Amino acid sequence: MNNIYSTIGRGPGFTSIWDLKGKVLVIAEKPKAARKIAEALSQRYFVRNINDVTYFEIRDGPRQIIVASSVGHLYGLTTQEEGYPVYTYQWVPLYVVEKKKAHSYNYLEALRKLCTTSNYFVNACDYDIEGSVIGYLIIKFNGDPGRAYRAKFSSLTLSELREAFRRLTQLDYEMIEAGLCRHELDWLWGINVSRAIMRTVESFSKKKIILSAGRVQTPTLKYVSDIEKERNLFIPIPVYSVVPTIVKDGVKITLELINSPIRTKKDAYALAERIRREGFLTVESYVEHTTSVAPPPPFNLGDLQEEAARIYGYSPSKTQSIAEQLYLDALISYPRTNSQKLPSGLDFKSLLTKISQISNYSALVSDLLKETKGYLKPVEGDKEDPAHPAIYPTGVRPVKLSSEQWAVYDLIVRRFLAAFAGNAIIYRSTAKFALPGENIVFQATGQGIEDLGWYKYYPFHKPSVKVLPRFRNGERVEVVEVSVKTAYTRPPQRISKIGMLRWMESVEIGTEATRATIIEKLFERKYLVNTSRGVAVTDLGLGIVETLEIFFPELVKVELTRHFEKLMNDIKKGVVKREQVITEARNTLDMLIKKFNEKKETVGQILSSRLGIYTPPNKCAICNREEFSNGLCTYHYKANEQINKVYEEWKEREGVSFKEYLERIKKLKSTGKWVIEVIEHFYGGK
DNA sequence: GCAAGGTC
Repeated sequence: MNNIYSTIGRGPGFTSIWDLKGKVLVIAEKPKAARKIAEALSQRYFVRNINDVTYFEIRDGPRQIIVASSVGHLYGLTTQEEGYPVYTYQWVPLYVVEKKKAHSYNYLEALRKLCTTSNYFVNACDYDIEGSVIGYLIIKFNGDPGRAYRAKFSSLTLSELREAFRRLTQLDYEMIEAGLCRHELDWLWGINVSRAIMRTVESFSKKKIILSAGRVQTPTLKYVSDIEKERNLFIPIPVYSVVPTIVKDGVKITLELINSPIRTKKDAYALAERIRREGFLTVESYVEHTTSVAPPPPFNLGDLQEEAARIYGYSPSKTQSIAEQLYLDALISYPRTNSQKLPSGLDFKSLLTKISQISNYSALVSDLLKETKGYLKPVEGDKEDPAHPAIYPTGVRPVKLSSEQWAVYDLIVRRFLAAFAGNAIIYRSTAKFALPGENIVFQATGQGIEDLGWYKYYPFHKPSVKVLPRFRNGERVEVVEVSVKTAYTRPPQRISKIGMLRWMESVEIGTEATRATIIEKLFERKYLVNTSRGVAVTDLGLGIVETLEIFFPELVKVELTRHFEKLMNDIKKGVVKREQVITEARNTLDMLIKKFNEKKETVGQILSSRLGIYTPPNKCAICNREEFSNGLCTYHYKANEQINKVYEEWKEREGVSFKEYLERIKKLKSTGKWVIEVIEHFYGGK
């Protein structure tokens, strides 16, 4: 019997799986992908079990195809050596090196047994460098790379999978080498620098404290640390505004001064007085317009994490683990994706029909089908992902979800529905007012919803309604009140975990699968702590950044990732060999570690003092940090400079004495911590 | 024990 899929689409340089004789073992990256592959290869496959692990068997005459799966990486790098620098490492099964990896034992054992009886091997993991490494290491340690092939597909649709298995290539050694190299580089930098800083603390203070540094975590820490320092050194500056209240049709409206020319308090009061004397303003323009707001694209993981944070206050890692659970329950598609596009082959009509069976959504889906008249074309975003589409509901009916699982599931369903809905029409009006004879403009705005559009399905962005009466150009409006408002410039806000994740995305470090975990790791190390207003950096976190900036500046910068990427590309192109790259990295590290070791004592002292386990003899008069200059640490020294510098602004704007200035800024909420500490220390009074 | 990467 000839398989119905076996005869079409072969080409030169390619091998069809159907031409391989004997037993062929196909290795997928994850269980769900294995099932899809089995479905694509045959309409009749047997479901089998080994070591509690499911795999699939296809029999077709003399052919036997086994489709089994990995669960991500089954091997990891490790070393037997202690201390640093360390440059020798081996690949070993993950369950050996990492605790809590027992499940990976079962999968590896199953693959090992299947490998021993197979004649050919196909690496059918995701088509990226990690997938190339995952499949390669399994075949290398349990099978035979000389009898192995690579299947290349970028989506799990049946037609693409069938095509991929008719066009197998040799193992993709360029990708494998690039992937192995990425692992080794991250390991070399991460393990060596982590050990270096841990060991200095240990030899200085005899305390074993876990510290770490890495290509992704350290630049992220540096980013938050910059915000922390700016906030702690911040001194607000007063800015003034004049706020007239007018009356129109019996309604009081307060106006906003735009393009304020006011610099000093005196100016502000003079302008207020001038308006009071005038008693009215003239309408300079009145404009009404509508804008059309398109639905947001379907969710990728970052967008989902952002919305769950904004609407429910969930941390990115919480949202991610909820989404993973929903995926394992088959309620949603694969969540670790960057794509904002739905799969083109998806039957939207039948999926919506399935969703309409879920009582919460019956009415919404019925409205959507009416509104679209069955024309179902979703909006999509620009972001793409080579391996997965955007997150969408599968139509499987949820049972027994917790309230938090429901919340995330609901966001995903509604965002999916909204993608098919029409634009929302928002109505806005703006009135501008002038003071006769002056180049000064005040403004009032109104806003309303003319057509709900997609907000009906995804109401979490719905704009608020603000009524503004109609004005005529040239109309004189009576001013009933004028006040002078003093506001203060604001420091950068404390960042949130989702803000950190968004930043990591924007500079392209980490991946969908790892960003949330790496953020949590910074908290675990006590480099960061949560406050009610967002993430704060601890003294230890600041100290780690300072130290690494001096001794391992590469590791603090986002550019190290760009550099690695370039090296990976060169390896893929065959311009450079993995061994060369590793030798170079080793030489760089060797040199940096030598310089670091010369200052081991100092670094150990600095980090120990930041850990609060040591008080330096020349310490800052205010805190426990080492002295930098004039009896102060760098931070309090800078705060003192800042106090003197910003006083010039205050003197001009408020006309206050230095003493008054200090009293005023001490009371302001956004004045930085280090500034307050300096004021209390030098200028007295708690 | 230390990284970042996959997935359960």
